[in-house]
Amino acid sequence: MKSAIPPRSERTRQLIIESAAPIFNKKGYAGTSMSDLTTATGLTKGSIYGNFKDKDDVAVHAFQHNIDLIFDFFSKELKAAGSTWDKLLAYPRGFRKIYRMILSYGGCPILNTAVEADDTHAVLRKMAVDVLAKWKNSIISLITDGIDEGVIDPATDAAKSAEILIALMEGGSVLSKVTGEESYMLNAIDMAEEKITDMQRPT
Amino acid sequence: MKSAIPPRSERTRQLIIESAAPIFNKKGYAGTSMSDLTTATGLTKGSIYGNFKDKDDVAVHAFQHNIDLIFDFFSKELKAAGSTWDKLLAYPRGFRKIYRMILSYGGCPILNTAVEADDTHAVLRKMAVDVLAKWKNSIISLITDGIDEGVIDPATDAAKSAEILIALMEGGSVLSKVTGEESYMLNAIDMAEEKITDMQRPT
Amino acid sequence: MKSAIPPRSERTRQLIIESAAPIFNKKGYAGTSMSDLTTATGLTKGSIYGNFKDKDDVAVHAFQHNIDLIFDFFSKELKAAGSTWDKLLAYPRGFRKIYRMILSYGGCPILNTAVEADDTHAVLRKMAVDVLAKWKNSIISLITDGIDEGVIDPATDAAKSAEILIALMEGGSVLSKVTGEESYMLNAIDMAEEKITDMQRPT
Amino acid sequence: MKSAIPPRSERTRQLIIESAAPIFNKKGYAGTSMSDLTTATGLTKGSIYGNFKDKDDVAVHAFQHNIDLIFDFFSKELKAAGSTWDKLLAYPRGFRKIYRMILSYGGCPILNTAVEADDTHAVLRKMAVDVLAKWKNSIISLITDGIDEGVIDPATDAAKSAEILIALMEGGSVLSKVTGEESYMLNAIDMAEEKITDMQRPT
DNA sequence: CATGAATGAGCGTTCATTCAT
DNA sequence: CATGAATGAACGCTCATTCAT
Repeated sequence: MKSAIPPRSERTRQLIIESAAPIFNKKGYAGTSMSDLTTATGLTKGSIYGNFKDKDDVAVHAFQHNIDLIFDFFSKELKAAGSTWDKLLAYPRGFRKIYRMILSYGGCPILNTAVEADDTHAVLRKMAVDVLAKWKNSIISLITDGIDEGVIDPATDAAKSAEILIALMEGGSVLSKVTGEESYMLNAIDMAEEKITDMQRPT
Repeated sequence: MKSAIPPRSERTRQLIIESAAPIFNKKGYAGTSMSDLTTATGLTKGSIYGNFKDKDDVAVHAFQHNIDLIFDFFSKELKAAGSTWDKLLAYPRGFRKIYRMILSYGGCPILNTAVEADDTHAVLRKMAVDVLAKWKNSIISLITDGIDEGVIDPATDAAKSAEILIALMEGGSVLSKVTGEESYMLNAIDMAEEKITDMQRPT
Repeated sequence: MKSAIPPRSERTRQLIIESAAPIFNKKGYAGTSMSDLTTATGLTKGSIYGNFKDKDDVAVHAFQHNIDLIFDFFSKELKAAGSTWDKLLAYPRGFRKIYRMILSYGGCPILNTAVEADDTHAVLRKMAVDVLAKWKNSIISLITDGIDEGVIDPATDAAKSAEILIALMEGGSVLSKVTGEESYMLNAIDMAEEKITDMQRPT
Repeated sequence: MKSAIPPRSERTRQLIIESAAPIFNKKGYAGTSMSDLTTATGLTKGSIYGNFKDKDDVAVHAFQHNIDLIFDFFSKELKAAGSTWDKLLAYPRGFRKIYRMILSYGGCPILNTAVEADDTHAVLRKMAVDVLAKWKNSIISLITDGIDEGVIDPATDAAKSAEILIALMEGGSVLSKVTGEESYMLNAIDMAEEKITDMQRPT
């Protein structure tokens, strides 16, 4: 039984992506140069261009990698949560677990990309928009499930609540990032949890 | 009574600042070139360098200009509001008035700068942090005043509330900007107003 | 009365064009690098790009300069020639005067450009085609004039004769260039003159 | 009787040569990249470098291949021609048969190479010069033979006539190539045939 | 002050070539 | 032999900045 050693090229691609991901996240697309990537990877420009079409291509894969990191984390959190209720709370609670890591990583990649790309880079912007939609839909589904299960007040506006929760968490994260004060993030998380608690079906 | 036409040089500086401000806001510091500024102003590079030390210097003044625009607006809103209570509500209500303008301007300059500058540009980052502190203190003062006046529940955590309000408004604005959906901003504003309403002294 | 000193920029443009013209003619468009041009001019890349849009732009002006050199020469030769007959002969006789200069310049620019550009560079190709058409029309006009004046056999096919004369001179020049043997050019010139002589009206 | 399938390596070499030949002819030596050749052959760079020392080596063999194509064609034409006289006419007549193919192939390889290589590539230049000498000598021999046989005017300058015939055909071909007008080639061929007819021994 | 021509470093990208597998 | 990943120099071009006029 042959163990699955990925081919050399795949390892190089992965090295480039993983090295580039935090750099793009911190310095932005325009602020990151290909030389930054050769320095970080120890590879030559030719090698990077042998594995990716152009800078855009690296940025797209690096951003996707960052998205995957976040989604993998929350997927596990949701899976670990038992009830619909706990799954909904898994979002703010998950942020409480990893916000420090996110901050040291340069802030939330979705928000960083959203801010830089909205007026300058259509492809990255679309990726950010898509992942936000996915996130929002996930919250909406959970709220709907909760209503169906009778644990959430049927009067709850699922879409509105989802947008507010996302705004709180993204807003809190960027403010903590720039000010260096964790309280922004923590208070936003508290508010999000409170908001979820308020959705509870009145007895 | 001072009026006086500003000297020619001052007008040129102002032209550069006002032309540069929306460009930096949309394309970011790294993404904006001095050539972008000559194109926008119709001036030569020499002229810009005659009025500003370097690109940094222009960026700093452009950002300050953007901050001033926002603060001038909210200063008027607060002045127009009668009671402490109305002054507090002037923030979300003000956003409801100008969020469309902000979006077409490239999003909230404070947030845009916070995101780009946090890891790359200490001076701009500090400016963003300072203006956020000023904003937060303004909200804290209003809440404290409200408590003193007996209109706000003394149990209210002023600092925490301020941070949540800011997180909501900045979070809502960036999400509306990138997705193009106004609901993010509007729902965040609703939530902010509701949050303020909840501070009311229980009778 | 102000003497016409061209502005600095015009002089730089001219320096670049005149330096680039023989280089492009010898090494071709693809074979000439911008560094070749900085070396030849003593200027920096930035300076060249300040005066020309891109490499193409330099090449186009350099080629036009080469065309002008040739046309200026033949214009003078034609003007100096008295009769229509002598004007027609001015072409081969002109080549006899300057073929050495052409060879040391890298060969006939029209032919060089025609050969390189036909499958790779539409703009240069069109310029070469246009100048060839102009040359051909000039010969056709002279022959037609000669027929009208009664010095050239009216049975002469003007267009065909023009094309043959051009083919002879261009063919002779490229063969002399590559082989280093002047005889190719000289024999082609002889043939061209003989061909013209044969056009004479039979008495 | 030797037949035998050529070894695998020889077939790969041949594939590379045959694929590269028209590309070099159209885009020139400087304008053709090794990547162009991998695209055209479907092979890897390593494979090409396994069969040829470097780009130069491929170019030399590709050019030789192009020369061979032309010479094979004219060899057959000359063999098929009965008399010395017909053999001499086989050159213009051969061009009349294949000039369209030559044009669609990117023009006459001898001329193309002559033009590009004369100032930049000594090896290719020498090959072009050698093949021109061979061609010229072939014509000279035929004329000499014709004189010996009494069919050609002994006053004919064989070398001069040879150079003129070559100049006509090469000149005509390049002008037709660049302008897209067949008349240049056809008129040059007519002139060449007329020139040959004029060599006939006066009776 | 303003101009505009110039600089030199750096950009993203492609080149011909090599070499372990 | 062939592969494909890697190299490092060079490519065309743009950058922020300077300075004589």
